[in-house]
Amino acid sequence: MTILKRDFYNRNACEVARELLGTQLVRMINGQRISGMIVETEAYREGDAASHAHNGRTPRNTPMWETPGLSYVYLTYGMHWLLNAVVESENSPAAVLIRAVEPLEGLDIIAENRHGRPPREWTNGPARMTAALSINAEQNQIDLTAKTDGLWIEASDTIPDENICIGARIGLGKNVSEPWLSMPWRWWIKDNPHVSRVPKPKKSPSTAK
DNA sequence: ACGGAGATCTTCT
DNA sequence: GAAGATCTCCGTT
Repeated sequence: MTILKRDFYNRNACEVARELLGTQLVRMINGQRISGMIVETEAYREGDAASHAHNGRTPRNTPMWETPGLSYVYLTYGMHWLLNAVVESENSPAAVLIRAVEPLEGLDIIAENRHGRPPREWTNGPARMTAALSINAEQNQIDLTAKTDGLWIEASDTIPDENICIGARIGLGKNVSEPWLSMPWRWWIKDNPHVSRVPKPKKSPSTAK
């Protein structure tokens, strides 16, 4: 498996978010590999009202101005850790939120970290995923392009476009207005059971009873 | 299956 | 002092 290099992250957040689907997020703890295939991502870009970087640089969001390929981990709602990959150049604060993975390795450890919950609820959400992989403040601003910090991402075969869905981002505050609110900057793998949430199926003549 | 509310604390106004 | 890139529990359908 080859680790994703800095050039991969030094691109438009939307491209990176799309291409992270199918790659393998790896957490190494005490020589044990815990990993999962990334199945859901969101992009946050410069000028984007939904981005933490929108109101300028602060102590929390400084990683977004850092080298692409670093991590940006922050606490939300007082109790949940969320993992981003920093992307684009230092001049352009941007990040990709990793919202869900499909568990691949270290399933026993993941089960422990998720305290007996059913496998479907192990990693299908940004905070569930970090809990499953033991990701917290200690993993903030570490280098995802090296194996030295216990967290990295490995390349994989590309998921074809026909197996990818695109939609609006989830959980944006009500301060966020258009066009950012409905910007289609969320990507997920079609029909993957570990995606956090899928839009309600639209009514159509064929599915209506 | 769906919806509402509480949890819990850092960050920024 | 308020809100937050969420999750869980508990209620009702």
